[in-house]
Amino acid sequence: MAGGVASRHAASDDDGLVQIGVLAERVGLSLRSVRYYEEVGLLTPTTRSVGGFRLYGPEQEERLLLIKQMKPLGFSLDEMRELLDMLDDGAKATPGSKKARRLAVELDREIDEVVSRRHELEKQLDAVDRLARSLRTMSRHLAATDED
Amino acid sequence: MAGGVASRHAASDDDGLVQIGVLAERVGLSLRSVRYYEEVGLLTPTTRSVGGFRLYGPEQEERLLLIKQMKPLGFSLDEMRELLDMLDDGAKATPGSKKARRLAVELDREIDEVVSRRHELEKQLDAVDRLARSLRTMSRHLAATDED
DNA sequence: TTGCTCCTCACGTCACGTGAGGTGGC
DNA sequence: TTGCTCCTCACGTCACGTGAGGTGGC
Repeated sequence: MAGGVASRHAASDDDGLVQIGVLAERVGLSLRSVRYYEEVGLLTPTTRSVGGFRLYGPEQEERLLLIKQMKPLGFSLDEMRELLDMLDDGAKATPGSKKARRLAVELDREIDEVVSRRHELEKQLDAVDRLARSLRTMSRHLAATDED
Repeated sequence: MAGGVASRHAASDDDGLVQIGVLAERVGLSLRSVRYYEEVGLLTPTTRSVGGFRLYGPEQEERLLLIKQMKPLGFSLDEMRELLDMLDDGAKATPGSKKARRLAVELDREIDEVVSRRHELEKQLDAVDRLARSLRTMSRHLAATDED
């Protein structure tokens, strides 16, 4: 092991921990969003540096990525927290145990919700396609120079 | 023509005008949203009844539908107003005229924006699918009763 | 008169954006 | 010392939600 040295520009740590700037950049969210998610209990930093800087591990990055991916479905942050906490509970539970089976049932409900919202969104995308086509028609109509 | 009689429950008018409740129901938006769109100059009622009730014609319903369909793309109401007003201008302009050709150029830029946001959304939908699959895997793993 | 839909304030909420002023390590 | 990234308030914004109190036509 390389020991607890290094960290160029204090951007990343030997432990694989990263500052909020790196995390936000990687996932594609604003610093404000990440901090806000902490405010509402959706994403807690793994730890803090001596100077008070938030430091995040890979599990937090994974969690943040899930959050970002769920955004287009229009879940509230509270609903996302519910689902993500459920997943964390699931990771700790023994498969087949009573607790795990109860979790699976709840999880199935969440999955149904995800799928149904996904289908809604897909229908809306189809509507967007029709819109784009009619916009193109309109544009060609307007630009018509009578030379064809 | 049947003359200016009727209107059961004052819900619709002979002119094809409808009250806000009917409009909102048809398009699938809240009364508050429709009123808010008027506040920001995005959708003006065709007229008002004697009692002050908002009345909307088919063109307004069409416009509201476009607004609803653009929502998943994440345009701000101001950006939508820009596009919709552009379409209205286009409907009034003579095809091939200088004004119409300028409009067509602007419209093409808007179309590019719509298409690029649409593709972004599609990529996010793919991510959602992967998410749903891993949720299902997790659920089956938890529910495993060792009996298969 | 009752019931329904509508009306206008106006304050609340959610998910952040945006400075303001300050700290901390190369 | 300069430059960069980070910090904590705290107020602003966007797109509505949600009553509060009142009106209007079958």
